[in-house]
Amino acid sequence: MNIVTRFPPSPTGFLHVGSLRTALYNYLYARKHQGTFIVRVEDTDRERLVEGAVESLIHTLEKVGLEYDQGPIIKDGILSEKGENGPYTQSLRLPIYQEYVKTLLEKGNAYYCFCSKDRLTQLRSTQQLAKLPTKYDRHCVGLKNEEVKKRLEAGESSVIRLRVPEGETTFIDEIRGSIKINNAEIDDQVLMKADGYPTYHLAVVVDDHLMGVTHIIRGEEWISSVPKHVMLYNAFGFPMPAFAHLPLILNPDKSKLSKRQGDVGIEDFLEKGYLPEALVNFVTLLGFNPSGDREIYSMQELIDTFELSNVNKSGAVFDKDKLNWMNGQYIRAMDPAELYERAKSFFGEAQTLPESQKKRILEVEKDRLVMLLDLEERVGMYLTLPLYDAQMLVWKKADTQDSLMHLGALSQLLTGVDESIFQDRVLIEEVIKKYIEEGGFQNGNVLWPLRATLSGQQQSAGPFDLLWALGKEVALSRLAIAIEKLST
RNA sequence: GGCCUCAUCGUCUAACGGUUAGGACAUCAGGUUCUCAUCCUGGAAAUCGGGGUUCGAUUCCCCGUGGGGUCACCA
Repeated sequence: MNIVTRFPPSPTGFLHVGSLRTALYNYLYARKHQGTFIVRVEDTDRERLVEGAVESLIHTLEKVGLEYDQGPIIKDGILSEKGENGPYTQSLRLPIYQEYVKTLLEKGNAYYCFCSKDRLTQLRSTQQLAKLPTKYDRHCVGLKNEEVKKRLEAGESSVIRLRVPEGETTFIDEIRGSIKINNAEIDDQVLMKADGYPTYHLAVVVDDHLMGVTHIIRGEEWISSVPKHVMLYNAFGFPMPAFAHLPLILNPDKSKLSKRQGDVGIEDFLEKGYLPEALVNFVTLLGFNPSGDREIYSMQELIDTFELSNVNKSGAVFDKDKLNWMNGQYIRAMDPAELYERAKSFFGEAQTLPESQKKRILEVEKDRLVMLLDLEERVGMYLTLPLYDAQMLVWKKADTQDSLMHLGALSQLLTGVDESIFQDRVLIEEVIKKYIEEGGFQNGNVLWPLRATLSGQQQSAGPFDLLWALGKEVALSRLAIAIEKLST
């Protein structure tokens, strides 16, 4: 069993959320059934080529953990490929399409068309005005062989069209069941463009067959062109693959997910510090459910539970709130060392702090992160004490004198404490708690001013965490600043 | 507009003829707490409408309605 996932070099050069989900389902299905997973670059539209898009795609697939058996790869810094069914880039397969379209021509399943683009647009507009379906009028279908030959030799621009037979076309969609379409509805689709490149329809059928693809899993937007593909399979005498059309991913207003309404590029999310695991988990569950109450799944668990029969039929709105939640779950559950590796590059201006301190900061702040990029703004107060008003140091149930008294005492207490205590959050807490207990104080009277002193902020992590992440020296200097502020 | 297709809380979904229609996100209310966040507990919130079939319909059928897709020398 072979499964292929196809990638046009997208206009942005980025991998779309919808494309990722399609790729993921292809991948899950292939792995579940021990099939071969192939990546193919569909770049037959020369006008939309984007420099570096393929490289970017390869990198993104690697980051999200989609390993493929065949397809383009980067080897020693240059674009290459692996697998015995190549090339995997359609623009490199032109002679193959030429050959196959020739047999179509010979069998009478396709014909040359010399109609100008002007004529076609005019045709369309008159059809539209008359409220007729817009279709090619088969103007060139009856052209004699000699005339075709003559015009071709004269260098006239031409395309090759599929000759749609009469009758109706039925196919089975693995997700939706049987779908029947009257052939009269189907246009004589262009198969080979004037520039010598095939259209998607020709290329996909030829390549899928040559690459032994048995299951075609793609987005729902393709469903209406399946009959054309079925006709081609029949015309070529290729065995029919299984089709499965996935529901669309939608904007909050239920339209097809688009750039206009927010980020849709996987790279955008990766750059913001969404974890690949969370992205994969979330995107997979958009339209598929393993049929339980669980929400968090590893890639392997997704592979094990994946079934096309559990894929939903209706489109799913991309709910960023839920993605945010899920990303937070992954951040909090991740091993600290691993998390630090992922978060390393998100420290912004605090990048200069020693690594040991950055690790502590991450530990202290991770409960407050939606995405790793949030670190950048949270980390500033560890580097430099924010400006703040002295009044902030006073707890709502206390007064200035009380705060001043505690801060002074704490300053003395911490000065005398051994450096080693600062290596352990629990020990630090014990020291402070002991002070509170022995003095018979209220937690708030002591902890609020301490925390505010250390963070310079109304809201922050707790005082024990801050002492641990800031270290003895910085803590004491911030204490001194606070005392100074309150005294004047 | 033609054709295709879809329809359970605001959102993602579970329930493949019999449930007080379940879970999660978001939301609201409590709790833990020095603040924020995390975490815990609880609440509100849905079967698009109308006909059938059936002892019984979220579930099967039909008709509406609504949404989406597609109608290119783009994929």
